[in-house]
Formats: sequence, structure tokens, C-alpha cells
Amino acid sequence: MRIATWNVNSMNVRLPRVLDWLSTMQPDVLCLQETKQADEKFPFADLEEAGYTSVHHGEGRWNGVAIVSRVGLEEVEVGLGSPEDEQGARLIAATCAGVRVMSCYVPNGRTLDSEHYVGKLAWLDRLRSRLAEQPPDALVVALGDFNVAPADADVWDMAALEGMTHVSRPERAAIEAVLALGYEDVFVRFHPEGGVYSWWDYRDGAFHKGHGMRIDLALTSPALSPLVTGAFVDRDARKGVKPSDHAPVVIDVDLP
DNA sequence: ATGTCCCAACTTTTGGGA
Repeated sequence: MRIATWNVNSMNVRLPRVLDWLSTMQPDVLCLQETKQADEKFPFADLEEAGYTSVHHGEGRWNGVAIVSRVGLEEVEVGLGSPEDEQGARLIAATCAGVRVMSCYVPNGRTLDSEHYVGKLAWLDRLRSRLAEQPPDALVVALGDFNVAPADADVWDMAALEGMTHVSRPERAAIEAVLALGYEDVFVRFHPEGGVYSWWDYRDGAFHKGHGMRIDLALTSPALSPLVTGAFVDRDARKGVKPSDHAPVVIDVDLP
């Protein structure tokens, strides 16, 4: 079973690339973030034509998350049950072929002194609580744009990011708190050397300079982790005409 | 060198957000 996540930065603009990517990479489940669409605008029919059913949670201009699956979508759940999430459209969950899949778009945080940074940490803590509530033997993966680079090896230059969000100790501690539940940032097992990124700023030619960060994560539950057989970033999807600023992150799972 | 992209709207330019 192939499960992927991709912050598409507007599904309206990216639909042709998403359809191409589904056809090439053949994921069973694709989580999307930043669709930037209201539910009625989401291209359910185009994806259906490609063999995928979808669930979407969006408010229109900002945010928006979806799960696209060719192996079923059951027990769909939206948000984290907090008033702060009502206008957020940052989480959608569904069970796909027995795996609980959570498509996450963690708040950006903006700056370390911003109220949005406080909200980001609070959101991550609510996600941790939600994961802690899952049955201990459940097959769960929380994947998406976490807007946190968990380790120094996940960014091109720590010195350049001094005092910025995405690399601060409290943000990393929020990810570590999920790992403390027994979850695994499973990509690291397959790329322990680091230096593999999933996002590059549009500005300043960052992609061509290799100025990226790994902020799109797949956090797997204790029961799911041993079944993961591979993980990679499809860096090619960041190239060419009208790319998202994120590349898809893919994990392969060998279900019994 | 915050140098791009995407969205909405008091829409054909501008401001907000990432």
C-alpha cells in the first residue's frame, strides 16, 4: 500500500499536476494540504475519473485538506474538535484499507513572537492528544505539512534560520511529544543521513540552490511502523511548469 | 537580495499569507 502526502498550494492550479502524479506514482492514498478550495469547488469528479474517491475539508481561500483514495474511505472525521479549528480546515481523517489516515496542515506560526506561533504549538498538542486516544494496536499515520523541520539535518543551513519558526526548540519538542507516544518519523529510517527536503521557498531560487527543509512528515503508530518498507520524496514534482513549493512525500507499507 | 506564487476583491492592481 502506497500512501503519500502533498501540499499542493491550490488544488485549482495544481489539478493537472496532481492527476499526472497519480497516474505516474500510483499511490493508493494521497493526502492533500492547502487545497485553498471550498468543498463545492473540490474536483471530486476529475479524481473519480482517475479511479479515486475523495473527502475534502475546506473553507475557500486558505488552508483546506483532503484525502484521495482508491482503497476506500471510511469513518471520515474533520478537525480536532476545538473551536480554534472551526475556521481552520486543517485536519481530515479517514480509514483506508484498515489504516487510519490523518491529513494534517499544521499552522505556519509566522514568527516566534506571533500569536500564530502559540496557536501552532497548541494545535500540535491537540493533534498529540488525538493520536494518544487511538487504540494501542491501531494502524495509524498522521501525515502532511507539519511546518516543522524535526532536526538540524532537515534544513539546508541552521545558521540562516536562526530565530525563525520551523526549527525552534518548542516546535521540535511538539513533534518529539508525538514520537514519545511511540510514533515514528518514519522517513528518517530510510534517509538517516538527512539533507532530503520536501519544501523549497519559491523566492530567491531556493530550489536550485538546494535551500530546502523537510517539513512534510509521516508519523506512524507503533503497529504501523514495522510494516513500512520505504519512504521517499518525489523531488521531480517540484520541477517544471507551475510546481507547488512542496514535493510529495511517499511511504510504502506492506499490509498483512 | 523577502528576488515568487496564489488568492480575493471596494477586480485589470493591491495586500495578505506562506
